[in-house]
Amino acid sequence: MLLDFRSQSRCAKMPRVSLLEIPQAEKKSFQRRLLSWFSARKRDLPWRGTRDPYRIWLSEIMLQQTRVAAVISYYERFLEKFPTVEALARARTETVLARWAGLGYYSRARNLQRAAKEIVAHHGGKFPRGYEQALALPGIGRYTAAAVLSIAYGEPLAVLDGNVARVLARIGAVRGDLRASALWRGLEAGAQELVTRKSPGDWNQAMMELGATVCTPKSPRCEECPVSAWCRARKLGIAAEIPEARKKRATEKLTLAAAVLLDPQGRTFLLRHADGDGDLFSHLWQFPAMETSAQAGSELQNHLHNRFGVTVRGSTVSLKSARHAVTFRNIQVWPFLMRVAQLPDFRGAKTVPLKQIGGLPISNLTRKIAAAAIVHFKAEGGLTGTKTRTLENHNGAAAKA
DNA sequence: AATTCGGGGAA
DNA sequence: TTCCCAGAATT
Repeated sequence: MLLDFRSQSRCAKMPRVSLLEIPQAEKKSFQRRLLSWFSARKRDLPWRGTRDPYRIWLSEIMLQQTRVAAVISYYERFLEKFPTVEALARARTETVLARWAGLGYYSRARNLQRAAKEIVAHHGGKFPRGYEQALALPGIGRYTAAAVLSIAYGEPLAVLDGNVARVLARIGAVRGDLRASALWRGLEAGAQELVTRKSPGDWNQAMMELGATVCTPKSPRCEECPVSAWCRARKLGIAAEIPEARKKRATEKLTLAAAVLLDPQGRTFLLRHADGDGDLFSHLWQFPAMETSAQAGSELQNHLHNRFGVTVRGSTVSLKSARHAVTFRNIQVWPFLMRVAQLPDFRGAKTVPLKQIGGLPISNLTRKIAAAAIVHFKAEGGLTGTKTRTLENHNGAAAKA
């Protein structure tokens, strides 16, 4: 058996993951099998084939909790705009967020730029080689530090992400909640014992690739697995039961009414922060909105009048509702189109032509609301001659109605 | 140790 | 529909 995950008895409640009983010869053949599988079957991804630490780093940040397929176009478009760490460091945060818009977890983008500034200021513009120095940068945790240093610099540091954790847990037939910190630490130690000194970057990517394409969460393709001979879960017939299902927070329904204000010049009104709810889409522009129990346009009008001094003239048009799921919240938004003579001058707000908001840092929810308004105009023939590319972001991703 | 942050593709 | 993804920061 390659891996032995028995408790190591210092503390019965803190099971230790140990690889102590690995025969050296078996470990080597395990490594050879996986590396040669990776060499033959690895996907051709934009960040492979470079050793530029900036590019490796960028890819790793974008890939945090985000699938490869979703990242590729963002990665390419981001590098187009910010080809070097210096370019990123001197850019406006607004511009950086605009390129990130739609990818989610926006604090990643802000931390990325903060780290870029630090690297330029304190590391001579080069991603630091030391683990502790890397960890000290904003947005870099144990996973990302190990990933960048191993892939870019060949440092023998093992990564542990969701993929690797699943692979190791199945190989060792480890039950329990892998995310529990004690167990996660044990898996990190297990991963570190396996990492190859010669090509740690390839090794790490091979482990993750195996988890992403073969040792998948559901219906693992064990017959295609290059290391199935060492897999304890497969031997026990419990591969599908590992890892244990993660406990999830119950979803909450949230109903919002949002205002698409429109002045005679076709401009609309955006805010940095939602009125009702806190840090959702932090630092992104959004339409003024409020929580409602039902589809209530007049309630929204009152709110706008009290808060921004807006007086809507004429009727408000109820637009097609948009649904959006963010973490545990299930949001339904009722957008209302409201024409005003003049948009309010409000601190922290912005007025911009509705058809140009596609280029701003906005969430996909805001994009959907804008899409509903544009659809309305097209049906009405109100924006003759205007192209509706306005809803696409910089990555060509468009909101789906 | 528990929570929170986005969004979408696959099952 | 549900799940979970090349996680990190905050509390």
